[in-house]
Order: sequence, then C-alpha cells, then structure tokens
Amino acid sequence: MTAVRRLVVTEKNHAALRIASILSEGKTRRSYPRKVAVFEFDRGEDQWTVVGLRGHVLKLDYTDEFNRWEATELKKLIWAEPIKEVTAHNIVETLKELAAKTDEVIIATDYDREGELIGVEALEIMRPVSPNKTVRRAKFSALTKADIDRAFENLVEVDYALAESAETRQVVDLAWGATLTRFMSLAANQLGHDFLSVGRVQTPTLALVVDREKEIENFVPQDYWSLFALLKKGEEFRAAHEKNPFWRRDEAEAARARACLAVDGKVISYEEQEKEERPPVPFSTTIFITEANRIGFSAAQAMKIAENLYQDGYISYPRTDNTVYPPTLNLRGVLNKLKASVFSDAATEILAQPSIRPTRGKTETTDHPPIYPVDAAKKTGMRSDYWRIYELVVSRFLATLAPNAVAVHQEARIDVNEEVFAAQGYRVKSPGWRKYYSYYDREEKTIPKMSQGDRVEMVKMHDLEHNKTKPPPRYTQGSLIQEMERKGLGTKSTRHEILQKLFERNYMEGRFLKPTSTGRAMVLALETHARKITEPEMTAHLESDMDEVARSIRTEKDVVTESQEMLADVLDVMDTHRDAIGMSIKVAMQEQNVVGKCPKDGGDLYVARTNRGGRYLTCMNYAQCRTWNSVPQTGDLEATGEHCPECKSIMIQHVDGRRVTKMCVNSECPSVVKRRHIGVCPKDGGNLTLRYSGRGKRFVGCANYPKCTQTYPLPQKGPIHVTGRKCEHCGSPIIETTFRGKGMWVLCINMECPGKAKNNKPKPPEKKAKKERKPKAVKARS
DNA sequence: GCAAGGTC
Repeated sequence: MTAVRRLVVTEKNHAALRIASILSEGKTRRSYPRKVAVFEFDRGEDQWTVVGLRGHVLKLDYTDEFNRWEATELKKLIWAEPIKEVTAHNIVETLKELAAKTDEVIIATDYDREGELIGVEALEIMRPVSPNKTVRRAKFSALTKADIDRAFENLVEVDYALAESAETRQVVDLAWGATLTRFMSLAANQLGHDFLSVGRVQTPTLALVVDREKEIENFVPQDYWSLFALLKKGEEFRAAHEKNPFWRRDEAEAARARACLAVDGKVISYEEQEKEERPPVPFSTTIFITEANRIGFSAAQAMKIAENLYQDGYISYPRTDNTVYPPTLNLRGVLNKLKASVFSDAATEILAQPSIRPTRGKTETTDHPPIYPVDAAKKTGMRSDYWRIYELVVSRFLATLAPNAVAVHQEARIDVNEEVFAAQGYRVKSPGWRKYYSYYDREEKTIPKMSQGDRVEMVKMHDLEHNKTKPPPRYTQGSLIQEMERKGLGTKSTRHEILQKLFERNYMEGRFLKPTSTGRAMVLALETHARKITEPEMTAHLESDMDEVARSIRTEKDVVTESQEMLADVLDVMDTHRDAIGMSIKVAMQEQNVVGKCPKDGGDLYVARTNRGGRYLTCMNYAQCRTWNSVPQTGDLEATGEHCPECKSIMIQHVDGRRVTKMCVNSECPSVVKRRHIGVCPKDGGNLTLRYSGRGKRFVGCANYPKCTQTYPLPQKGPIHVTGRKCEHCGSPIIETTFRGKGMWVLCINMECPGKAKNNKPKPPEKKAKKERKPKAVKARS
C-alpha cells in the first residue's frame, strides 16, 4: 500500500484542533498560512492534514445587476438566481492550496443540516483545483475520543440531499427577505442606513411583541378587593381572607364587618410540611440567556461574552439546545479543576458527596453538552462583566450537581367569626443547591406554631385593599427568546441576533420590550397584506419542505419555485396598496421621530429624511414656518425634555457610542451658530458653516449659499473641532478631527492650499498630533 | 444597504 494524503475539513477551528490531537495522539504540527490554523501529522504511512472553516465561508447574494434598489423591479428580483460569494478569503485560499496536494477529503463538519451544507460548500471550493478526489464524511456528535475514533473508522458518504435542503432555506429566506425588505423600504422612502427589514424569523418575532402590546392596551382592568387581618399568637402575623380576591366590594365589606366583631379567632388547622426543591437543570443557550438577562445582561451581550469565554477556554461551547450532561462528561474532573478557583470550597463539598447525580432537563441532544465551565478562572485580570457571566455558569453547574434544598412550608387556617383567614410561612431548612445558586432566592417568612383549636388574638382588621387586575407583562429579552424557542423561530445561534436586529431597526425598545410606532406599523401593514411572513407557521412549513428535500421526495428547485410563486402573489397584493402602506409607515416614523415642539410655532419637531438617506430636523408645519436645522448624520437622536439655557428652545441629545452631546434645536440660537461656525468665507466674507448634503455628506459651505457656492470637503467620519487658528500657508480655518480613533488630524479646510501634499489629501501631521496615543494599548483580553 | 444560518 502506498501512502495516502488525507485532508480533514471541520466546521470550526476548535473542532480541527480537537480532531487533530485525538487522531494524532497529541503529536500534531501546527502552521498558520494566511492566519488559518492547519494541523498536520502522520499516522502509519499516511499524511493527515486538518483545517477548520469558520461556519459558512460562502454567502448567498444577488448579482450586481440587482444591487441598485431603486432601479430593480421587485418582480424580477423574486425570480433572480442568487450566486455564492466568498466571505472568508483566507480560509478559501488555504483550502484550495491544501486540496491541490491531497488524495482524499474527509468532511468532518457538525453533524446537522447546516453542517452538511458547510461541508458541501467546502467541496465546491475544492472541486476546481482537485477534481475526482475521494470524498468521505465523518459523522460524530461529540468531540470525544470515542466518538471521533468511531466516526473515522466508519466513514460514510456525504448527504447531498441534506445539504440541498439547507440551501433551499437559504434561497427562500433571501428571496422573501430581500423582496419584502426592499418593498417596505422603498414604499416608506427609507433607504440607506435606515432601511426597513422584513424576514421569516424577525417579523413573526416582532409580531409577538406587538401582539403583547395590543393585549396590554386592550386589557380591561377589573376591580377587586382584598381583606387582611393582623393576628397574634405569641408574635404577630398577617393572614389573608380565604376568598381574596373579592370581585364585589359589598361582599368584601360584609366579610370585614363580620370579622371585625370578633376579638379573637380559632385555629381550624395548622400544617407544617417539609418540601424538597429540586436543583435547576443544566444550561442550554436559551436558559443561559434568560438567566443572564435577569441579572442585567442583554441577550447579545451575554452571548458575546459567552463566546469569548469559550474561545479562551473557560466555558464549553455556548450554542446548545442540550439540557442533559452526556455520560462522557467528566463531572468530577471539572470539579477538580474548579478547586483552583474561588469556587474551591463549593467544588470540594460537592466532590465529598457520596454520589454526584446531575439534574436533567427536558431536551437531550447529542451535538454539544449543556454549557458548563471547563477551566478555573481568576477574578483579577478578568473584566467584571466577563466574571459575572463566568460566575453564573459555574454557579449553575455547581447547583445542578448539588443536593435538593429543603424548605419548611407552614399553613394555618383561622376562623374569625365564621370568616376564614389563611396564613403561610416559608423557610429554607437546608439550602442544598441554593447555597451555590442564589439568583432565585425567595423571601423567607415564618408564622408562629399553633395547633387546631388554639385561640388567636385579633390585633387589627386592615382596611380593604382596593386593586385592579393587571395586564400580562411585556416580554423581556429572556422571555421572548423562550417564546421564540417554543414557536420554533430561529436557532440557538441566531435568536439573540434577531433581537439585536429588532432594536437596531428601531422596531422595539426598552428593558421590557415595547414596540415602537414604526414596529407596530410594519407588523400591521404586513399582517394585512402579507400575513404569511408575520406568522411562525412559515418556518414550520419551510421545515417540512426541507425535510422532504432531505428525504429526496422533492427537489430544491421544486420547493423554491413554489415559494417564489407564493411570493409573487404576495407582492402583487402589496403593490396595489403600495401608497397606503408607505404612508402608514411614514406617519408612524414621523410620530416616533418627534423630539419636541418647534420654537417658532409649537408644531411637532421631528427628525426627517432626505430621499438619499441624509437626515435633518424640521417642523411638521414646515410649509409655513420654514424651521429647518441640520443634525449629526450618525448616532441616535433623542428628546431630552430640557430647554436651552440661551434661547429656551428644547434640547435634543446626540448619542454616538458612549459620547452624549446635548444640542439646541433652534438653528438661530447663538449656541448653535457658534458650534457650526467654522470661519469666514474668502469669497464674500459670509460665515462658513458645517453643513450636510442631501445624501448626508458633510462639508463646509458659505452661509450665503446659493449666492455664494464656496464649499470645502470634509472627512466624513469622526468629530470635527473648530480650532479658531488660521492656516500659515493660505489663511483658511484650521479644523481638527480624529481618524478612526487613531490620533488627531489637524488640517486646513482649503483643498487647494499650497501647504498640502500633491495628492491633495489631508495628511496626519507627524509631529503636531497633540494626543499621541501611548504605544499600542494591550488588548483587554488575549 | 436586503434574510437566516454558521462562526470569531
């Protein structure tokens, strides 16, 4: 037998490393062509190479002819055939190079639908450089030695039908998403940065938030009355009337009147019961996000941190649906590692248990274990938010292995002149898992011990408490992600990103998720004219179509064509209502963009858009009052409720990252004139001011425009600071700006200034830079 | 500049 050269392709770098070290028994060589980790080793006669992809390295997109939104007919877009574009060039090039010198390719991507497609994409990339190679597939559901060895001893064929089913989803999602996104953006005249997106997952998710808000608005609160008594048996305790809540006031009053006649009560029953409380289940992504959300992290923040902690080797893979630790997971090994951390005492205690029996959740999958700590971390040297997430994961892990908690529940029923009152007590007797996971702690309250027939002193009969029933609560990020999971919307890896998107598009806001008027208008318009895209059932249908493709019952083309036909029908309906849809969104956006009242006539002032994507501030009565002001083109603009100290007009604030600037809305206010004043126009002596073009491009222009057309271009990014100094070469004003956060530019606004370099581009002044950064800041974490 | 799905 001659030596064989084998190339193993995995879905991610981490898997490549694991597989290489398992198959080579630790003797693997590593190199980094184009910064891509490649692992090589010999096994018997054969040479093995392992390389990791980065998930999908190709992206579906339309060809250039469809790229101009305004010039593309949506009817054609529906039927356009998308192409695959390379997104990770370094990996693709490395893959081609490796493919050229191999005899056999083994696809070892994740054992799921997307994994199959990712593998097939790799094959498509390699085929031109190395046709006719033997191709095999390794299927494993955990990166353990046993699983990997078994998979490589039992290689199978690539499942092209499964990959095709994933591709079907890509094509359908892009067609619906792109067509409806463009339709809504064009109809509402929202192009450029603030386009209005629509999608199979995001739109039904937004609809959930909107539906909840409607439920809250339509909720009719009901009056109810509650009756409480303060009783005493050695110590005082509070008891509630058994019929709480009373729906009728007269009944509650009658009960109170009767109870008031008594001077004491008689114990009907008293029970004391010990109840065991089971520890919580292991962390799936959804449960993890929910818990992180409860302690103040957004879903996206929590996942971002978890991904970094995973990369740094502190916690296991954070994208998982699994809530059952696999038997191969060495729980004791993890606990032993944690001994080298502040969790040492807890780990030791749990290790000392006669047996370690972890809790199990309802969902058991085999691809990844639940999220657990894989190594000890130190609090010092870790960012505090990272530590809090790490601590959450460790605490949860410890809790899932700890004994039940035991709590004492007390319940007493007391007869007060034939009115029955009840009182409860709750006390933790043995904390068990609660010692390690204190995020759930319930308030403890005890009532005195008593026995049947005892007399209880009546201290006071409280006045009736009058309340109204409350509407259901708004979703939190955690509860919304749970609801998405229940309805099959999105995946463990994408749900948090979908929420992020809904925030970015200004469709919803707040810690308790509330749709904006734009979000509501979007859902309303789509529910009326394109109901399909607003319902979770679209995902369910797509899933079953995909199953049929995977089982070769139907072809990709068949499913895609059917979907395109449906989309074409939807678009027809939308088109006939285009103006009404556009108007409803525009009105909603205007409402949402109101920042206060116009200083001239008290009309609503709002942030408006030019049709090229620039933005400005104007009054709803612009036709008469002509109020107009320029505003920064990037960042958020918000109402402040404050008034300008100089002219008493309202102030708005501009939030750009962490920088918050308050500004007056009155364009004639001295504070605004000063902020925008750059210098004196060399042509006619007018004021040179910072201005914005219709496209949102900023430049310096003369205030006497259009009489004087003197303009100067400016860098489009970074803050502009007027220095008041004049250029030594031409006398024009000097401004300062920062370039991508790297040091300061000091430049003359005059492009024809003789002091400028030949290429006419502003240059960073080598020596003048005032705020020279210190030598490269050390990365917060490596 | 569009979706959702992988992964960093």
